[in-house]
Amino acid sequence: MAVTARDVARVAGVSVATVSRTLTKPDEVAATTRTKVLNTARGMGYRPNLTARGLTTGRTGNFGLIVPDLENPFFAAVVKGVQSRARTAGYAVVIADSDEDPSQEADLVRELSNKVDGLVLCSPRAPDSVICGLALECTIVLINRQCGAIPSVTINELEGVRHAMVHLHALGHRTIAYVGGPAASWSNRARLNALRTVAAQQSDTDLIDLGSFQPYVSGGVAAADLVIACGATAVLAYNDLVAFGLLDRFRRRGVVVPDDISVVGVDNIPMSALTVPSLTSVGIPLVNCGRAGVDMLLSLVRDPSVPPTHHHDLSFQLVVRESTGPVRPADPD
Amino acid sequence: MAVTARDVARVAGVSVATVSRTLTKPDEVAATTRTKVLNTARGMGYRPNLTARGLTTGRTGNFGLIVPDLENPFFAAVVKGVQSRARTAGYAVVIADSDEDPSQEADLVRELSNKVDGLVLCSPRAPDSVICGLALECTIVLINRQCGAIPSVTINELEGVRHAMVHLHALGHRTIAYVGGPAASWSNRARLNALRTVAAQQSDTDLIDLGSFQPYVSGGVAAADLVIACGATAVLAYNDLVAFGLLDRFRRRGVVVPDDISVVGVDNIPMSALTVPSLTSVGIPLVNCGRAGVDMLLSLVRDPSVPPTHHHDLSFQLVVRESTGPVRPADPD
DNA sequence: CGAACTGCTGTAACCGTTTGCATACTGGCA
DNA sequence: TGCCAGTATGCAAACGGTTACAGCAGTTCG
Repeated sequence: MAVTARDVARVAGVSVATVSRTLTKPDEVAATTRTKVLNTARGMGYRPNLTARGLTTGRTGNFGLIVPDLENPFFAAVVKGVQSRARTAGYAVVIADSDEDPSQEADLVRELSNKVDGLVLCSPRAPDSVICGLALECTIVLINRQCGAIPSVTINELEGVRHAMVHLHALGHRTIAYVGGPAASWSNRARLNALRTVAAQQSDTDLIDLGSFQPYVSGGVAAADLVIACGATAVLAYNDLVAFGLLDRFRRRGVVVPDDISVVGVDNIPMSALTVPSLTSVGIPLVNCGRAGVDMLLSLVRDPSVPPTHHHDLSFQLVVRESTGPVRPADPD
Repeated sequence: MAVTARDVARVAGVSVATVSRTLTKPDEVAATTRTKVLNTARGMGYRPNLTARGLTTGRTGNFGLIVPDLENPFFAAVVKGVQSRARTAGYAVVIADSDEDPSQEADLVRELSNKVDGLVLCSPRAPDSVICGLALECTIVLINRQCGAIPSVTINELEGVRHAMVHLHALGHRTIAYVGGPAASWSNRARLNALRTVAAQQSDTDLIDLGSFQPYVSGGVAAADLVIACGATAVLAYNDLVAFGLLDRFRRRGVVVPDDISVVGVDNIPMSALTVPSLTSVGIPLVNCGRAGVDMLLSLVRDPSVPPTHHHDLSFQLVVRESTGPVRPADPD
């Protein structure tokens, strides 16, 4: 059926070894034989069997990527970045979706680990102990999570949060609510810590932590009434989807944004520009996160002795839109 | 380093063949040996090398999936469906993103085809001739595209379009514009054909085809002014993203939806519920498309002699929201 | 009691590459 | 001419499983 290196060798009048070398280390074979082999290979439609190659080389030419939710635009962007960078480096990407379920992550890693040369875990929800254990079994790079000495690409939450807080402060806001994401989320904790730090620095700002919500629109809808009740004049949402939920529920309750309350999202997904009012958001170029993660994997698989790196300088950007405005003068009554 | 079947065999006091059989066809080995082998295998942390297995079996345990744009929520949903169904069937999914570039598709197929047992092409943009050629080289299933006898999962455009048109007709709309997607898009052509069919059946309805636009928000923004100029009282957009673009541009131009014009999208992505006004849309359960595609692949790889199937009964659903309303009485002047 | 059969297990070939090592050849130099 | 270094190629052994086939023991049956 499929034409093998043996077939090519026979037709070209050389040995399989020469065929193999022609394709993998062309400079080790004489120019005349090289062209002869290449021509017959092309002529016969020869395509090397990657499985067989993988058996001897021990490499698969695949990277794995595990995300909590493929439909979430945040992760979709990372997936896109990972895929594009991997492809240009000659790797294919195997994806898996943990459905936001921390307990599935370890299983997925184990299922994938023997089909890939390295694994990118994006925003994994599993506890540190589990992640570190997995890192012993296979080469792993983390995105949006830091854990021991495992190489990671993280977002400078402090910078992003500071952008948002400075913006709100300038608008006169002094009581700011935070609608958090999943408690198990590393980035949620990092964000909250960053918020506390910045709020403490702005000595006149009160931060109200409203707790954890689903990182979806529904989470924002669920949190909106708490936001109104807590008396904050501005609210920072865990991500844009949550902010959308807030906007939606506010509108239905007759709370006007930004007159009654200012809303800031995180991630700056494309849709943020299209809500009414459009959403002020702090974003990072997520695609770059994916690319950076793959770059780390590449250097790891090329030279496993390279010391682990942490990539933390992906810079945030505040995009001010209609959902934030000056705080309303206090009601006289 | 890694523990092999040979190691397990030695420790368990059996031959490699028995170890292999224990794991792949447990009923061909005696119960006592089976448990013995399983226990030592587990004890030693044995994990079969999938590459080696693949070399003899000729199967990889992977499916490939090629989509035009991973960040597009439409495809993200399909990806999710494909991934989840494949996983439960014991397959991993290798993804690739063609960046909406038809010429990349063939390359991607060839790159992936020798890493997978079957390939799902979602909304491929390449011409029929190319697709059919590729189908000869590897087992392929199409989603949202039909091409020769290649197994496919398609959406019943006629039903969806009819839902939308009947809805608009009932609201009194008689002049309806269509903002099309990419000219190379099969589903765009199918949708347009369906529209023409339905419009012809509703003898009093005028259909204005405004031509092709980018299937993104920007496409809708670009088309909005044409919609206003063409005098239609309602507009159907190629997809929800385009509809969002229309809504956005209409709002900026002071055109009130649905009072001045009604807008209908296609796909019913989650965000449709959150725009202002929220978007009436006809949608299909996209995740199911993905699942159905994988089911086809599964039956194909299990028995290649099975005749090609076309799955066409994924039913549309019209979700009426705020962006459609009764046509305004004609201006007296 | 031997033949035929059944149920397990082991032996060894094979899957299609890569790669260490041996070999053959080339040309340069003493 | 003889030798050596260097280059190009072939041979054959891996890589880690699967599987056809053979063998062996234990039953069943004539």
